[in-house]
Formats: sequence, structure tokens, C-alpha cells
Amino acid sequence: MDNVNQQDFSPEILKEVDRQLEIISRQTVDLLPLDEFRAKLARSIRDQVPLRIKQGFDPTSTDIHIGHAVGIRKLRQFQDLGHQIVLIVGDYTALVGDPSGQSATRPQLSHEQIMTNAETYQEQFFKILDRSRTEVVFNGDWFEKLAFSEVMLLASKYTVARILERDDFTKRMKANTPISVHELFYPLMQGYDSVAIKADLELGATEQTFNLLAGRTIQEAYGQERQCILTMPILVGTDGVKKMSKSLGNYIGVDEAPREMFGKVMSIPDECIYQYFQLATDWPPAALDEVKQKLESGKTNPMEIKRELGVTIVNMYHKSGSGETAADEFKRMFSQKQEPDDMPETTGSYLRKLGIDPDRIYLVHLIAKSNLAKSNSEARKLITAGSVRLDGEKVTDVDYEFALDREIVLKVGKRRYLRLIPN
RNA sequence: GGUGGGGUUCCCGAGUGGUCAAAGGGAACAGACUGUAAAUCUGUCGGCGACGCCUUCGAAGGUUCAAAUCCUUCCCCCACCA
Repeated sequence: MDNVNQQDFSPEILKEVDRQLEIISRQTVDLLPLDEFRAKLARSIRDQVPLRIKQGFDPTSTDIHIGHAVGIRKLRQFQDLGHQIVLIVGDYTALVGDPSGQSATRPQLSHEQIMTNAETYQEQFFKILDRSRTEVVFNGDWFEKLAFSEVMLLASKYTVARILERDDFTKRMKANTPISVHELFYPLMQGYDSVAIKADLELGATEQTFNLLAGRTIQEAYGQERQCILTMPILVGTDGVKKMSKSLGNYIGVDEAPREMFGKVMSIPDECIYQYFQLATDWPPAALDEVKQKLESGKTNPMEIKRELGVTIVNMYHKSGSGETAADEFKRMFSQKQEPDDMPETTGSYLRKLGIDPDRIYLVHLIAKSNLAKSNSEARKLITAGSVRLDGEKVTDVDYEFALDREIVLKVGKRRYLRLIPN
């Protein structure tokens, strides 16, 4: 493959290669090795054989967030260019346990749990990808059957030194955090996935670079043409500092309700607005430039630009118009401090079920039992802090009791509401 | 296998018999200010209808009027040696 000359292809094909390459390389970090990929792409176009584009996910949790979506949307672009997406669900990898959780040994997930997660994962994937044109495979399919002798064979293809040269391992060695042996196998397993599905290109975040490259070595060892790798930038979380991740709680899930989604977008630091436009939306380069200019000129209130970002993102994952609705509601709720239209409701009879007498409601219990606070103590703290209101009236008495003799709106903190309805 | 160091509340990290629900920092939450941004300031930060009570300092026992602190056993981590 490496020795394929560009002269082997007609000008039309080369033009198409350039067209695709421009789209493919948008908002990415590295496409390696570029020449190899050009050749693969040209051959694919000439022979009308789609490239096999791989990305793997370990179904360790249930939510896909817009950070994951950066890569998935790139896959979608490949798909739209006619290439074949192969999603690898790392059921086996998840079963073994995620090594990148630096400090804690995660509780082992049961097989059922993994399969359930895999199920919800797929639903979320196909908010972005075209299901009918996506191949989904489970790596347990091949790893389950792998004999120990084969594992040893696989292990012999790579050296300890090469694995340890990895940046994160070096750091962990220095920090004296444990590295268990099975973690050394991760790049090998991921590489073996590439062999199993004969990947032409594997996509991953920049932190995956090592694993992606390992795939090349493993494929070569198994007599296959080596995959190219495409790395994606990592989207920063809503805190604006750390990478978006579920465990850090700074994520925006693709499954979240419009209101939540919009609210979370509005809460990102201004400095991240451009990055979010770049990575979390499908805006073309020209539109991105415009955003950049607006932000730099300082003439437009960043909030306006952020609003547009929020609308765009919400509309990507919900029916069109949801973004605008969410934005309006947001404005009403926070800018004008009005109550939202729809808020959770609780009736007197439901309160009885919770063990609360509607005729004599102990506010602390109400807040805790309706999950507006984690515990009674928490509820007391909120009351003391002056963040609890009944029908707009601030309540600061910790022992406050009242009767549910009319409809009452309870507000806790900035955004937690509960409408109380007598029977 | 040997030797030494270590496991503290969400995280980091003080504390080596009572004054410890446990310093300090971070995170988080709330209030003020705002654009539900950032920054800043303030407060809270185990649980309980609560000037008291209950549970927490790797696990289980024990010593003591009293233990995160002392003893025993066990589990786990790290370093060096083999």
C-alpha cells in the first residue's frame, strides 16, 4: 500500500480524495500517516470499496455525552461520504474492568449490566449515526474464544518497554500509583479488535493515540494492512477545566432534556464558547470564523453567542425548535426570574404516601422527601442559607410548618421547583 | 520471600490517648453580585424534629473511665532488596 503512487489514480479520483480529506480532517488533531491514508482513500474511491472506520466504546456507564459525540459525529461524516462504520462495543473490555480509572478499582460490572448499557448506548449512538449503515460488533465475540496460547502469542508481539513509554503510565509510575498487569494488555486488546474487523482507520480522542498506534503494530504482526489513525480533540467539560466525563459530573448528555441541556450550555465559561462551537456543532468553517470574530471584537454580549450555541446543540439532539423553546424558557426563568411553565407536581395524597401530613407539613421533611435535598440536614442548611421560598416568600425558620390548603409553589435554590396541590 | 513506609470524612492532606465529627486546601452546595458565565466576597460542607444523641478515621477483636491515636490478627497499597 505504501508504495502506491498517486499516478495510479485519475485526476477525478484525486480530486475526490481531496474533497473528502478536507471534510475528514476538519476539527481533528492528527491523521496519521497521511500518505498512507490518502492512498487508502484513493483506492477505496477507485474500487468503490468503502473504508472500514473503527471506533470502540466500553459500555461502563449509560450516558453518552457531547464529548463522545465529537468522535461519533466525525464517524457520521465518514458515513455520509460512503464509508463503513464499525462500532465496537467493548463488552469484554468492560467486563475486565476499566484501567484508566486511576485511583479506584471499579466495581466489576455484571454481564447483564454491560448488555443493558450497551443497549442504551446504541440508542444514543443512533441519534447521530445512521443505524442501517452501521456495523455493531461486540469484542466479547472474539475475546471469549481466545485461547491462552493465542493471548501469549498476541502478547509476544509487543514489548514492555514500548507499552511503558506511554505517557500516562510514566506519570503513574512516578506518582507511585499502581498499574496492574492486565492494564498492559489494553492496547493489545484494542489492537486485536482492529485485526478482528480489518480496520482501515481507527478514530479516537488524542489520549487514545498510543492505543490507536498499537493497533497498527498488531495488525502488521497478523499480516494485515495497517490501519491509519485519526485523533480528535477532547472537549472540555462544563466546568471549563477538565475533560468532559461522566464521573467528573461536568458533562452534557445527549439524552438530556432540552431545558437541562440548554442550561448546562449556558453555564460553560465564556472562554469555552468557541471550542464548543468547533467541536460540539456541525457549523462549517466560515460560520466558525464569524463566531470567532464576534467573540474577539467584544461587540456582542457573549451571552447572546452562547445562547445561539445552546439552541444549536439542543436542536441537534431534539426535534427542531426545541432549542428555541428551551432558550425562551431559560430567559423567562432566570433573566426575568419567573416560574417555569411546567414543574414537578406533588399532591396531598402523594404526600401522605411519603408519610407527610398535608395539614401539617414540616418543611424540612418535605424538601428532603421530595428529593429537593439529599437529607433533612441538607434541607435545614438550605433554609438557613435563605434559599428556600414558598410562593416567593423566603422561609428562614428551620421549624416551619404549614398546611396545604391551596396550591403552593416551593422553590429550593435557583432551579429546583415543586408545585404542591391539595387534593 | 525479606526490610522499611503507608491506608483519615467526595478528593488531597494534618492529626499519634481526652479540648476530634476530626486542621488546611480543593471540589460541591447555597447567598450577594451577574449574563444561572468567569472572577470576587460570605456561609455551609456525616446523620437525626438536634444546646443533645447516633454513626465515621482499611477490617475484626482487645486494653482503657476515655481510642483516628495503644496492643493483636487480618486485608490492601508503595518503595527497596531477593
